[in-house]
Amino acid sequence: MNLFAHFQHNVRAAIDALAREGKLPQGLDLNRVMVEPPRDSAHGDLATNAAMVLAKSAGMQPRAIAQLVADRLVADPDIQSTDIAGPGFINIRLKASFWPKLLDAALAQGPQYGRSDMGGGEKVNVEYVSANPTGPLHVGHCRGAVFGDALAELLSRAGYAVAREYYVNDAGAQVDVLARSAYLRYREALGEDIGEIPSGLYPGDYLKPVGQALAFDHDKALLDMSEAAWLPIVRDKAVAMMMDLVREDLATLNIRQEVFVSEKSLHISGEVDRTVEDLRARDLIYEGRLPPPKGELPEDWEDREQTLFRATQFGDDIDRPLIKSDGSYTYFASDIAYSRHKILRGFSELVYVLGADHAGYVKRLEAIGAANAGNKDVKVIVRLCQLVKLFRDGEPVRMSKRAGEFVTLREVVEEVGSDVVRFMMLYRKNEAPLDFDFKKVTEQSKDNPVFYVQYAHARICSVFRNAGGLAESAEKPDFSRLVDEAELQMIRRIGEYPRLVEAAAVAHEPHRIAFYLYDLASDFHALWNKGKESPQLRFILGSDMQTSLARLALLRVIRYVLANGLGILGVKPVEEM
RNA sequence: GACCCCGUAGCUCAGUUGGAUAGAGCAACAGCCUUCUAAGCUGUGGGUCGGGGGUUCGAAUCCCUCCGGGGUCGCCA
Repeated sequence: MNLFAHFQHNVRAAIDALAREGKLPQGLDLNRVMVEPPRDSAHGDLATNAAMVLAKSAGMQPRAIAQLVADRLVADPDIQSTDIAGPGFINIRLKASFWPKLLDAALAQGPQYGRSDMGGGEKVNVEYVSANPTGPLHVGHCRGAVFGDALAELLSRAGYAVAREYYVNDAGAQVDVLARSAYLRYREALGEDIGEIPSGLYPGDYLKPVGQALAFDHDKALLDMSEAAWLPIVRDKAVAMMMDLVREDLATLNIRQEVFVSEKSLHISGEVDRTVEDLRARDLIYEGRLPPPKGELPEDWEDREQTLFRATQFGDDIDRPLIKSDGSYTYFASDIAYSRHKILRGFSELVYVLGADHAGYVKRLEAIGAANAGNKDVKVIVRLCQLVKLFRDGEPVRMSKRAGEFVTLREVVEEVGSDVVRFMMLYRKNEAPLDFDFKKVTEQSKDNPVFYVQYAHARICSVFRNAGGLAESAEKPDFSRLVDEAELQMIRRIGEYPRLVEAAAVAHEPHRIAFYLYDLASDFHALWNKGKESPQLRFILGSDMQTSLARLALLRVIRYVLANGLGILGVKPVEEM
C-alpha cells in the first residue's frame, strides 16, 4: 500500500463531502491536492497542501478551508489529530494503531512491496548504450549503460511495459573502417607481416580474433577479391563479433538488452525509404539551402541545395539534411526511420539515454518523435549522462585516445566489481559530473555508500542466522509492540518507499532509489546501535518472545525493501560480507 | 554567435517537480566506548542556495538578465 496515495484519496473525499454539504464550492479541481511526508517529522506523519491550493478557486481564506478539512479528517479512524500550520498546511498525525497495519500489508506483499501499477502497462522503449560496434566498450559507456538499465527496471517496477533496446550503427563509414582494420588482421592471421596499423584504422588487438575467424572461414579466398567484394563479408563478420564483445562487456554489469535493432536492416528492409516517402507526402521534406554553421567553419563546407527535413516545424533549431552529397542517406535519415519503427511497434514513450556530448541531439530527437507520432500521443524523453572522471587514490587516471590507452568498461568492472560500479554510477544525479575513485569505492567502511547499504542487508541476514527457531516462527507478529522512536522512524521510512518508487519513475531518476536506500540503511544502523546502548532494544530478547518476533518481522520488511531497491539498481543484496 | 547542462556548508553532494526554520556524508570541534549485534557511538558549530530583477499566499526550484565552469554546434556515427 502507498499510504500517501491512500490518505490523498481520503482528503479528496473529505473535500467532496464538504462540497456536497455546501460548505465548500462544488466542482473544485482537486488534482493539485497532495498528501506528502512533512519536511519535519515533528509536524506529524502526513501533510496536505489542500487549503492553499484550493483557496483561490474557492474564493476563501486558506486557513478557513484548512479548518473545515481538518475537522472533517479527524473522523477518519486512522487519524489521531490534525492541526493547521503556516500558510494553511494541514498536518496529520496518525494513530499508533495505523503503523502495524502498514507493516502487516508490507510483510504480506513481501519482495513485491514497492511495486506499482501506475504505468498501467503503457509501452515504454528505453534505448541505451548503442555504442558503435567497432570495439569493446570503454569506461565512458559505463554510466549510460547502468543508468539506462536501472531506469528500465525502475519503470518496469512502476507498471510500465518496458523494452530494453540497443541501436546497432552497422551502416556507416565507421564499420567500413572496421572492416578494413579486420581485413589486415585477416592477412596477419594468414602469416603475412602487416607491420604497423596505418593511422585511420583501428589498431586494437581485439580485432585479431576476427582476423583468425575470417582465416578459418575463408582460408585465402578473400585475398584475391577486390575490396568491393570482400568488404561486405569482412564487415558483417567483424560487426557480429564486435557485438558479441559488446554483449559480453555488458553482461559483466548484468546488463542484457533484449532488442538489438540494426541500422543496416532499416535500409535493407526499405524502412528508410518508406519513412522519407511518408514525410515527403506530408510536405515535411523540401529542397533548400542551410545557413553556414556558426562558429568555426569546416574546411569542406560548401553552400549547396540539399534535401531537408522540416525539423524546425517541430521545435528544432535548424532543418536537417537527409541525403549526403554522395546521394546516400544521412545518419539522421535512418534515425527518423528508427524512431518511426519504435512508434509502429506501439511504444508511446521513447527514452533515449545519451552521453552529455550528445546534448545537441535532444531537440532533433524530439522533433523526429513529434513528426513520426502524427496525431498519436508519443513522449520523447532524453536523459543525458555527464562524464565520469576516474581517479586512483585521489590522482586522476590519464587516458590518451591517440595512444589507444583507454580504460575499458571490463577493466573497471573486473577491478571493483559490478555492484560497486552500478551503485556508484547511480549515486549521483545523471546530469551531474561524477568522480570515481578506484580506491574509495572499494573501501569497506561506513564512508562508502555501497558498502553501507549492502552491510545493512548483510547485518539483517546475520540477525536471522542468530535467531535460531524464532526466525522460522509462523506466528503472526504483533507490530504494536514496536513503540521506540527509532523503530517508528524506521517504519515511517518504510512507508515512504512505494511513493518514492513512483516519484522516481515519473521523474526518470533512478538515483533517488540509491539515496533512499542510503537513508533506509542509515535508519537501520541507528536502530542497531541503539541496541548496543540499551539492551532492551536488541532485536532478539531472551525474555520477550513476542517483541522479538515483532522486531524480526520488522527486519524482514526492511530486508525486503533493501533487496527491492537494490534490485532496481541491479546491485546484489549480499547476505554476508 | 546560438543552444544545452552545472553553480547549495571548507570539500563531495541531496533537496520528494512551487511548500513550513534549506538537509546528509566527509572534514573541524566536544564528549563517550575498548564492547561485541566486527569493520564505533552521541552531540556542536558551519549558508546572501553564484549576483540582480520578476511571477504569487510562498521560489534553491518557474521566467528574464548578468557572472563563472563544462559541453555541443551542415554532409561524420
